[in-house]
Amino acid sequence: MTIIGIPAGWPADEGAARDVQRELRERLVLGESGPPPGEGHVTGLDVAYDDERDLVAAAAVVLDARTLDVVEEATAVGRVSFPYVPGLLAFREIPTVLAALGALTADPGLLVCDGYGLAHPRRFGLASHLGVLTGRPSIGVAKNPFTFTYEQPGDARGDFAPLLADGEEVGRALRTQAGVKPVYVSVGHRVSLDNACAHTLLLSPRYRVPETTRHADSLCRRALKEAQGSLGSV
DNA sequence: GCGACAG
DNA sequence: ATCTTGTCGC
Repeated sequence: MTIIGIPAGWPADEGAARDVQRELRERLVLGESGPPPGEGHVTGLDVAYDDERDLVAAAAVVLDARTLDVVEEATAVGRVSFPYVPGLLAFREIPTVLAALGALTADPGLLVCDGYGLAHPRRFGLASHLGVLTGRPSIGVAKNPFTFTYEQPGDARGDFAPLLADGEEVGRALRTQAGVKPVYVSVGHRVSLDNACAHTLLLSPRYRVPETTRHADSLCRRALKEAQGSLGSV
């Protein structure tokens, strides 16, 4: 586990964060198809919080995209540097997530984030921030709808319905398991929406949520508990 | 102006 | 995200 400080120049308030978001948005690359689904590596990212103790733990788990076997894991623990503000989630998660990513030795391949990319009020969510900041292809797979309306997709695995904003398809509600609530997929950086959905389906052979997120979720929770333990409990 | 709103 | 018991099911 690596322990981090907050990066110099990282926005500390909402106004500064919106400025940074706008600047990063200009470096967003759309229109690339991205890595072929089922090949190379895919990396799941997730974060757990203890606001009481001002602790945040992030995990990055690299999987073999074909077998879904774990290739490498890394974690990082830091201080909470930003409150949860809808639309600015990235600023709460990114410092620690980047530290965990930086601790990896394997090629991360496609970054699979917990949250949205293009499907965001300003078309630039967490997955897009992480893609742009690392230069890597990224997608967002969220467990809850944000501010988008959509038709219910069909009941079969693979059925989907567009998430619409201003008449544009900014993401998809994608059924990864028959008869189970869909996940919400959007493009982060340098990946097409079709491929983002194809990746998501391949990563979810058995459960609603992709294996990448499942691994990252359990790992960051463990990392948080370790950090809590090493600080003593009340 | 007020409410809703990824994690 | 997080707070939380039991419970149904493979």
